[in-house]
Formats: sequence, structure tokens, C-alpha cells
Amino acid sequence: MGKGRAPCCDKTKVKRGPWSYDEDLKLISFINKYGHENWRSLPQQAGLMRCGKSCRLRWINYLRPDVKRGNFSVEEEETIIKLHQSIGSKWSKIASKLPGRTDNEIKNVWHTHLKKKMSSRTNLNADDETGTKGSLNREKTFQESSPNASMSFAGSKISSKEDGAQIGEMFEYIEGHSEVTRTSEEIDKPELLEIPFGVDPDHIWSFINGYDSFGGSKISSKEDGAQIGDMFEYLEGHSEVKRTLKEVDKPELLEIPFGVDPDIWHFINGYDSFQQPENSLAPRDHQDSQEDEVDKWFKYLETELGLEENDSQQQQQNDTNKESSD
DNA sequence: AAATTACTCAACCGCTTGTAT
DNA sequence: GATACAAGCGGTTGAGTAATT
Repeated sequence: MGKGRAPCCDKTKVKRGPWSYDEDLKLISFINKYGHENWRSLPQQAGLMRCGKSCRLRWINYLRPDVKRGNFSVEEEETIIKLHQSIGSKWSKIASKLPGRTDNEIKNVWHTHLKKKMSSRTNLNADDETGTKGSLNREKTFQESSPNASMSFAGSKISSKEDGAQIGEMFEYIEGHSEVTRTSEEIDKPELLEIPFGVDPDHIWSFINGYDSFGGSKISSKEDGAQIGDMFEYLEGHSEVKRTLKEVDKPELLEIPFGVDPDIWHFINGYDSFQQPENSLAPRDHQDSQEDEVDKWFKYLETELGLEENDSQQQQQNDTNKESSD
């Protein structure tokens, strides 16, 4: 045998690049029937012109039934950050602590969001220490420290100015009737009003007008969100808002754009509803039979891969052909 | 509307590790 | 213990897309 490592496959004879629906289906149905005891021989047995490594990667990172898709929750992100701090870039180890997440996905999230988030946190702390309080990077800090909220916000297609107008007007009203000063003027996003993220509702209240009687626990649930909703409704109905903004220079700030959807409370609460897309492979009811699970999974895959539509199109085509031949 | 820039993420590459012989 | 092979792992790339100019 020659020097060096033998290549895993003949690269001139294997297909590379993105996987087609057909290839995905072949791989899925093969593994579903026979499993994946030997990745090297699998492509040939499954009728795929792919390298075994490529098949393994495709299965593990994308086609596996227990792969969790969709945005990472704040909890998941925090877990990644903590684990990365303690064990470094051991992505598979980190992935083992996050059920349904792949090392590849975690690695991507780290490089695209969390790394920046960490550096901005560091910058923020450094700024705080020097007394500048990081005001220049507020908008950036929010986007990076709450990518989930940010993504969900974008994903929810908040575009209706009519919907947001009420809240926008409310904020304008608050500003016009109180001593609230927009620190966002410090940055180049004057349309943003800053609200501390994760503070007590009464702190938020203080933030806006110092209203004292709005007590309560930490914002951690939709109920809390609703409570805050009531608070804003109250605000709209009152004409004497004369309190001072106190909490502006808190380290964690959530910036709420004007024109935001009234569903702002989900925004504040981390958008639970968006973390688990309707068609995602959410943790399943243990009472479901395995067979049902497989069926569901295939249905899901068909939908995801657009095969359902293709099937119906094909059926339609068949019907048309049948009609014309008749 | 077009061009440019930034971002995301699936996929690839090559090295390391584990296991069978 | 040495060797060969398969799987696992982490770094990197590049195509596609979104955002910005």
C-alpha cells in the first residue's frame, strides 16, 4: 500500500454538492429499512452516487427523525455558551447536552451568533467599567444577545403599520407626557424605545412612568406578558404620565421598534410560539406508537421536501393524462 | 432596479479516534 | 503491537439569500 491515507471513495465517481429530494428519499427509505451499519457500503446498496461520509453527514445533520429544527431558544444558547466556556469547541460534546441539535448546527450558531454575542458582552462590560455604558452598541447588543427574539420578530412578518400604530402612538404619548428621555437618541436609531429585558414588571413600569402599584414577579411567562399588556392598556387610558425613566442604563436592554405587532408580549417573553414551528419535529407524545411516529415523520419529510405537493401535482398530471387518453 | 455586501448553513476536507484483524 | 479501515469530529468553504447602498 502506498503512503498516506487511502481516499474514502473515488471522488470522480461520486456526486457532490446539495442533495436532491430523490437522493434524500433514497437514503431515508434505505436507512428506514436496513439501518446504517456500514456507511461506506451504504451508498452503493441504496443506489446513491454519494460518498459514505456524505450520506452519514446528510443523515445526521438533516434527515434523522429526531433532528430538532428551528431557532435556538435562549436556554439552548446559554447552554452552548456555558459549555463552550468550560470545554471549548467540542461541538459533539455540546450537542450531546442539547437533544435534537447537531454538532454542525451548534457550530454554525456559535460562529454566526454566539461568538459575536460574547464579544459584544465583553465590550459592553468594558464600556460599563469605563463609564460609557455601552450606549453606542445598544441596538447591536439587542440583536446579538437576543437572536431568537430578533429572528422571530423578522419571521413573524410584522409589517402592519396599522397594527403597530397603537403601540407607536402610545409610546409617543408617553414621551410627550412624561420625563422619559429616549436614550436611543444616543444611537442612530431614534425610532427605538428601550425597555430593560428580564426586569421585574414594576421596573418596566418605572421605566415608563414609575407607576408603583404594578407589582409582580419576574417576566417569565405569557401571563406576565398579559399583565404588562394590561399595563400598557392602562397607559393608553390615562393622561397623566409624569414619571422619570430610571432604568435606562441597565446592562440588558430590549429595544422595541415602533410599529411592532401588538404581539409584543411574546417578543418580550422570548417568543415561545416561534421557537417551535408548527411543522417542526417537536418532542413527541410517548404514547404514540412507533409506527405512527414513522408515518408522521414521513409526512413531515414529504411536506418539508415538497414531495406532497409534487405527489399531488403528479396525481393531477396522471389524471390529466388519463383524461386525454380516454 | 441593479449592484454590492453581509449573513446563513449545508456540505466538504482532512485529521483523530476507535475497533477489528 | 502493527496495520487497515470506518466512523467521528472540528475547521473551513461556498452557494444561496437577505439586507443595504
